[in-house]
Amino acid sequence: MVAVVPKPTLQTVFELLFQAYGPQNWWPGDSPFEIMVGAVLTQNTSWTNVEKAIGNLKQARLLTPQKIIASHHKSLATHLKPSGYFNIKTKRLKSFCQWLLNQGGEMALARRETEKLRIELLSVHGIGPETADDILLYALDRPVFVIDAYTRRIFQRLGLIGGDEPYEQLRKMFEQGLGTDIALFNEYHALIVLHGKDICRKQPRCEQCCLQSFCSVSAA
DNA sequence: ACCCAGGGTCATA
DNA sequence: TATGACCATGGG
Repeated sequence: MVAVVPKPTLQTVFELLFQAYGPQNWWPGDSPFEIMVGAVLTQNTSWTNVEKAIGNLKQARLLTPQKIIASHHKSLATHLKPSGYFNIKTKRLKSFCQWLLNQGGEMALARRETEKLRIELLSVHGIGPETADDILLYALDRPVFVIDAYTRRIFQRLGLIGGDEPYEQLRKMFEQGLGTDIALFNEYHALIVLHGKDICRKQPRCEQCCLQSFCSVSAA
C-alpha cells in the first residue's frame, strides 16, 4: 500500500512556510541598482560570496552603471573575484549596465510595461529568465514570480509539478494560481530559497519539515 | 577530498 | 529538443 499524500494549494504552502520562517524582507541591498547587480552575481553562487564582491564594488565606489562600464575588465574582475565566474560575470555585468544606460537609466525603466521589459532583459547577454525575474520583482517591483531550482525541487516533492517543465510554464502556473500580488511573490520566493537551503536538500526525509504532511518523500 | 551554491551560454547530436 | 561542458570561489 502506498500512502496517499494530499496535495496542498500554492496558498497553503506559502502559509506553512511563512508560519515556519516568518517574513524575510528580501532582497538584501541598499538600492535597486545594487539588487540588480546582486541578481547577476548570484548566478549559481552562494549569497555570502556575492556580498563580498558587492562590498568590494562599494569600497571602490564602482556601484554605478557608468563606473562599471568605464572599468577595465581586469580591474573589475578582481573586485568580482569572490563571487566566482569572475571573467564571465565581468562581461555580464558590463552588458547589463550598458543596456541599462541605453534604456535611459534606472528611472526610465519605471515607465516600461512589465512584459516588454522582460523581453528586453532576456535579450541582454548573460541575463536568463531567473535573473530577469529577480530584477523585475525585487528591483523594479513587478508582479513576476521567480522560478529556481529550489522551487522545482520543493514543489516536485509536494506532487504539484513534475519538476522538468519549462521555466515559463511554471512561472505562469504560480502567477495564475496566486493572483497578482507583488508582496506575496516577493516573500514566497524568499521563503522557498530559505526552505530549500535549510532543509529540503540537507535532510531528504524531512522529519522536521514544515511541509512534511504534504511531502511525498517523507511519506514514502 | 567531495559537493554545491539564490544560472546561463555554447557546442554537439 | 535535449543533454553535457564550462565557468570559479568559498563554505559545509
